[in-house]
Amino acid sequence: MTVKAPGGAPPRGPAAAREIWTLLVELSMSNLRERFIGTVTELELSPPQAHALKVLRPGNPIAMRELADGLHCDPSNITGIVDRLEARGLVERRAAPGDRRIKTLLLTGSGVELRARLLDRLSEPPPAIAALTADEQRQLRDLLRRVVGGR
Amino acid sequence: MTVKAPGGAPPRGPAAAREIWTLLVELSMSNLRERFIGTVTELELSPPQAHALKVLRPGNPIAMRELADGLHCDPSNITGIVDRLEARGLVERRAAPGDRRIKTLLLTGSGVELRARLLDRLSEPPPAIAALTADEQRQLRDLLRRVVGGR
DNA sequence: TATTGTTATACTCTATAACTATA
DNA sequence: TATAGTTATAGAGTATAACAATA
Repeated sequence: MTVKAPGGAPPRGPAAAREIWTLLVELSMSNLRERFIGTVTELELSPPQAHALKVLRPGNPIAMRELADGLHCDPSNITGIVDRLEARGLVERRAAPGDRRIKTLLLTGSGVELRARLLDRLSEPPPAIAALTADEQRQLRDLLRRVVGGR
Repeated sequence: MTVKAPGGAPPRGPAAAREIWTLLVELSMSNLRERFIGTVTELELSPPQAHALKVLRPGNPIAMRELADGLHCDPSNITGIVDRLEARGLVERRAAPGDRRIKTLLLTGSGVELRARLLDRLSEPPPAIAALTADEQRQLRDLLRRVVGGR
């Protein structure tokens, strides 16, 4: 059921759309959130550190500034986040060729390894999805593709 | 494509299940996250404050301890979060009848109002969902119900 | 003894503003 | 002048440990 502000506008759109959204929010807040927090905690990463590891693809050095954009945060935060990743030997700062203001970030060997473990665990589907029949899975996949694509 | 750790186990389960999960994660990290951050920022709430407002249902006073459980965090954090909500006049601390150790939390009038605005905005489905046909929406809703229910 | 809420402490994330070294 | 990265600072969330009041 939908909560309304007293005197607020009535719900727009069909009820099914609202329930879909509510279900997606629930999923994100429970199942998905627990999985993410649990995984990064096991790997001794903070959420922004894990996010940074996802953005830093092996063999693709990027500037600090680009990482800030990827993490949707102010560049001043990146210094500390990268400091901690570098202290753990997961990332290296390198001088950029051509512009001496820029430092590029590169995953180390163990950075690449930890990133792979992280992505592998995060991409493991929960039992509730695996419990659907193959047909239902294809159906759900196609519908979600359209929702994610149609942004 | 799936990222594998060198020497790691191959992906379990059908590819569709993994893609579904990946799509749900993407949705959660982009569309859903932006909506949530944008909404709570507009209402001048922090994410935990917004979460607390969701847990504190009108007419249902709960103990600080229960709120800590609802927010999945240590009780010591609740003091500060409630301090700030109380300073804004959204919540009141009250003595609990029967056990003088316990303080119960109650939404004020403006707390109830802000909570309604928050939930109303968060439950508004994004265009990509509204763009599906009524049939597709019912299909997607039913599948998600099973995923969320089958936990 | 155990529980409720608080305080003290320490760490991380977050933004803003000022600084440096480059461009 | 403008940009990349850093530093300083302040506010908020997080956990652990210790505490007072109460059960």
